[in-house]
Amino acid sequence: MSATPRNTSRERIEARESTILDAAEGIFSRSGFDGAKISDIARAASVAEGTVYLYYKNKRDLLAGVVGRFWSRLTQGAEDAIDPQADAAQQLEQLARYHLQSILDQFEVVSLTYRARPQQEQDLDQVREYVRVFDRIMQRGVDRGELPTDTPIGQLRDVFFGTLEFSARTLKLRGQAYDHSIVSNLLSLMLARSHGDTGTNGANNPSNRDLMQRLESIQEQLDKRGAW
Amino acid sequence: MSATPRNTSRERIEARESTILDAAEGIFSRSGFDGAKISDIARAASVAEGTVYLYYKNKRDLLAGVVGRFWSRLTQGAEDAIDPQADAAQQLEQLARYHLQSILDQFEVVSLTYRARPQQEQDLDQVREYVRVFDRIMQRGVDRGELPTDTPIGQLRDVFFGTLEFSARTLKLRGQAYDHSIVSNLLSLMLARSHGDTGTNGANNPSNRDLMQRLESIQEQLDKRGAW
DNA sequence: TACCAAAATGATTTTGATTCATTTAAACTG
DNA sequence: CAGTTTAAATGAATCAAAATCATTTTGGTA
Repeated sequence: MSATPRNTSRERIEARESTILDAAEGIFSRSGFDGAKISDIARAASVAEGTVYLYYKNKRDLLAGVVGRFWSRLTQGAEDAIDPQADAAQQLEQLARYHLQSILDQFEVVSLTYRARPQQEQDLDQVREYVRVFDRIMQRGVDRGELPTDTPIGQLRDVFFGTLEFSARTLKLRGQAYDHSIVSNLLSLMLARSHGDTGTNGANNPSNRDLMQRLESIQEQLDKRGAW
Repeated sequence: MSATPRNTSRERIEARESTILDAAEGIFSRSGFDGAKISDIARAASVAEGTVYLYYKNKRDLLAGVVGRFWSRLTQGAEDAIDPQADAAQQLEQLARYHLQSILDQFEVVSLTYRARPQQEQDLDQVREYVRVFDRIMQRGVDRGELPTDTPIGQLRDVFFGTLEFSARTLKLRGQAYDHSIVSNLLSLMLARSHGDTGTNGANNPSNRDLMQRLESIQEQLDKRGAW
């Protein structure tokens, strides 16, 4: 009885699936979802068109495969990038750097994520898994007393990933590269102990420094006007 | 000489274009970009299929039209929602609330934005225009001394919109409604003075306050001349 | 009323995803 | 091994839907 699965066969099949995914990732990244033709992908994978449909139900599904693998790899990479010894703030910075760098490097694939399934992202729990890396860092920070007990992890998660992703878009749009200050500014925002201050009352008690900034600002405006 | 354009005609045409956009918005929102058929949209607009192509080069362009109008309307709404008298912090809160509420209400259209054009968003400068509402609030805040001169407006913009958008996604994903705490947490993050600077002259200083009032009056005079 | 140009139409063409009857290769059997 | 069965692969054929375009309709103008 063939209780022993033919290893060679399974390997061959997995290799082929991987080849198709590689091809799809390349073509999708280059041409976008709509621009990519199954025939192109099949050719790039040295496979007949029909074969693609043996592995993926349809084009959408194929995209989900590409995107899922991307996030899955990202999770692995993130776990490698984080020092288990470090404290929450350090780990968060490591994750932020890794994340920003990764989504800049593979911006096209990230963009494809939103094409995968806007609402029903059942098949995109690889994203959810990735996000858990963040949650774990934060939870551990709270447990160890490095972060306040009432830290709103869920909300900070959206701050963290939202900011990094929009920052990446901005950088790409302007053709700029990784910017270190983004991560440090984000972290100081997130980790600043907010002791109930609204931030606005600073104007009520102007310091010399505030006054100096104010003067400089007005000076700049005057300069601009003079130049015109 | 028909230097006078036949108004009736132009109106009719604009009305038709608007009808097509309405139909497209409805169908796209309901069925998503791929699910929407031009024939459905044409039927919903009581127009022949070919007519759609008279107004929009292709399906993609039609989507860009829908999305562009959405952001354009959002800009108007935002300007109405903001009290010109209020200070930067208040205006920011008004914008944040308006923004979060709007993208929750019209989540499907917002999602379509990412399908419009991932990279080349030349046609999406309506988004850029919308974003300027934020920039203007911040710049005014800096000019009036309500915010530090070195406020990194560009980076905070990504914090602001990135956080709100990801928060909206999270809420939608969980089937939850508008959450007030998101806005207040975001604002306290953004406006918290990160540098606990000037320990030496933290005391309330009346003469500084006088100086600041002087500066304010100078600022107002500058503002009256129309800055930008 | 006759004419012209703009606007609209929808049948036809084109494109590209998906299917499926057929072929090829692999695995198993005695 | 040759023979048989099952799995995998193929690509021509089908089908759906976007896009085109020759034709018709409409509205304004003389």
